[in-house]
Amino acid sequence: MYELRHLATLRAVADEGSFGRAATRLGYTQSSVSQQIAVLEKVAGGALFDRPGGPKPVRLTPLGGVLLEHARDLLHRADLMSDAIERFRAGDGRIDIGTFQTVSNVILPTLIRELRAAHPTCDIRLFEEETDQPDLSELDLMFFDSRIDGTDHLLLVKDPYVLVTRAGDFPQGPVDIKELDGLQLVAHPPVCDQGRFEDFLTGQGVQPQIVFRTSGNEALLAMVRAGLAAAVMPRLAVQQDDLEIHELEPRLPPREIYLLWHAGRTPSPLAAHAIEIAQRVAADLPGIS
Amino acid sequence: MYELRHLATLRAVADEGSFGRAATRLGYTQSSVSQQIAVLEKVAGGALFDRPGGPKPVRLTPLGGVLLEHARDLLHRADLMSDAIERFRAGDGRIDIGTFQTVSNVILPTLIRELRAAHPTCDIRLFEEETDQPDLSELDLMFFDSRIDGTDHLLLVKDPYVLVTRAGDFPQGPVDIKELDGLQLVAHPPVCDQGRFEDFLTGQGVQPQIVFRTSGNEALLAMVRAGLAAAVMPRLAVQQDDLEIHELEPRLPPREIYLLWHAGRTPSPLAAHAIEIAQRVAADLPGIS
DNA sequence: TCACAACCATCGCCGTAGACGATAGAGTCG
DNA sequence: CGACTCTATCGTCTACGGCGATGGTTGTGA
Repeated sequence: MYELRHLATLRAVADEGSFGRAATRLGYTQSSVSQQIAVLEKVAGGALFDRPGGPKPVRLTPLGGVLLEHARDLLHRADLMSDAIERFRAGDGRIDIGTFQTVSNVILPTLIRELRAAHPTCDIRLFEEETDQPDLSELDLMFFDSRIDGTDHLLLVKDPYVLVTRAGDFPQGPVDIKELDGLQLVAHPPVCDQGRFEDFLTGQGVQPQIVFRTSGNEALLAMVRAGLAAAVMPRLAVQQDDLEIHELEPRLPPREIYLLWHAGRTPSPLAAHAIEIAQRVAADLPGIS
Repeated sequence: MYELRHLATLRAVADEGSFGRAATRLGYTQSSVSQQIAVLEKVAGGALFDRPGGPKPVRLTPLGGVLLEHARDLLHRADLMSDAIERFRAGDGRIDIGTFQTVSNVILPTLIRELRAAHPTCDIRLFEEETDQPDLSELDLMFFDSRIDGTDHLLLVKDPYVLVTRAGDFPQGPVDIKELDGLQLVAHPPVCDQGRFEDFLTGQGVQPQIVFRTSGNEALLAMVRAGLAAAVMPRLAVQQDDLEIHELEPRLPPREIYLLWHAGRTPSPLAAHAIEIAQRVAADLPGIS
């Protein structure tokens, strides 16, 4: 089998025209170079250099020329490989992140801005699929609103459910959840934490009347603004300031936003950095914990 | 430094999902594979596989994925290299041959036909430059009409000079060289052996009158056919049968056609085969030796 | 023609990379 | 909780490969 070390020696000898000078350049002795070329010649099955003797430079045989041509290519690509590894360890490379709407609006933009600032050539791919059973086997990181078996996790924020109304439709300040009973509301589809939240309300004997469901935050808020109904949704999903936000009393279990990654899998340096950034960004979110 | 052997092991482990099975496939023991991967991980500076333990298959880390991607490419190209060497040793590859007109017409066509028949994918390049000081440093083989210092050689044919006339212009049979004195002739330019031949005539006190010179055999013969003059040229240059060929007496030193190659340089297998074929083809030339 | 210089091949010596076998440790599954 | 299936590691040993020295070959200059 050919080895890269031998091929590097072949190249050096061809470039220098001398076993001795090649040895000097590579930090070997002349006899080592001689042996390495001898090994290569055995593997290749023929002489690679003609040795005229005396001070004349050695010269590639036709066979040596063929081998060198391929060797240069291989060595070049081996260098590219080393570089790629080095860059990857420094945080370059690809990262696949699963996300959902609120995170896409609130945390991800900052995360991506910082990530790209730190690693300008990295390749970030986002996957947004709203489902109860997300598949993170192909993802480096995933934002999700609950933990999943077989994952390590980081709790980023606790995001309380709030009632969103047009200004004046409700008295300012907290709202008792009993008032939600029978109330017309718009809300997210009952998947993920929204489902748990509504189950909890039901458990409390509170049964709102959901007149419209969509996973689009913007659409929900537009409905509120249009006077269709009030909305119950996590506070982070509300970035508007032309609507009133009412906390609910008594306190309900908030939606928890986790950053998940496969347990027992070594994260890429880029993913590790992303986790770190995400933690800091989430901690800086105003007023929620 | 990465070595191909290690990369091959990496690939096998990734394909098999298990150190042990990779070992079996490669003819190693499990502990060897474990060590090789450990070496690679040290060079790469991070884990290449996640080892879940138990019967679960090992799985590439992101770093391992990057390395494997490059490793597959390198290993594939190393295979191509081995194949290329193997083919070259079997006689495939490129051959550069220097030639001149007569040989191009008489010996080369057969040589090339046989060479291509034996090595269908070989790459034959011909260089025809008529000069006294040919440069064969870039050629594998060269046909030439004298020996050159620093070359090995093979004498292919001795090609006597003859007088070529229209039928009836000269009585049939040999012609004494004295008759050439003052005779109007067409001939090759006085390079290579043609120069030596004319010097020899001059030394004999014979001084023809050369009325036209060209290195084109066909043009010379056309002039003879047109009645401009007779021609003196090597017999092999005359492939026509509508003209008369007269031997010269006394016998003059014939043009010798050699096949030359650099002394002390290992020939390519293809060149070696070509030499062998050329020798046989030349020996089969009718009536000349 | 005779050192001399430049260069490669080869030999003996030696250190170590690496293959092997055995065993320990970690994880999964009934 | 044992049985099973993995990998990591340790000790042993071989052999690959580096080094220094030496000898042979070729071209050069006095």
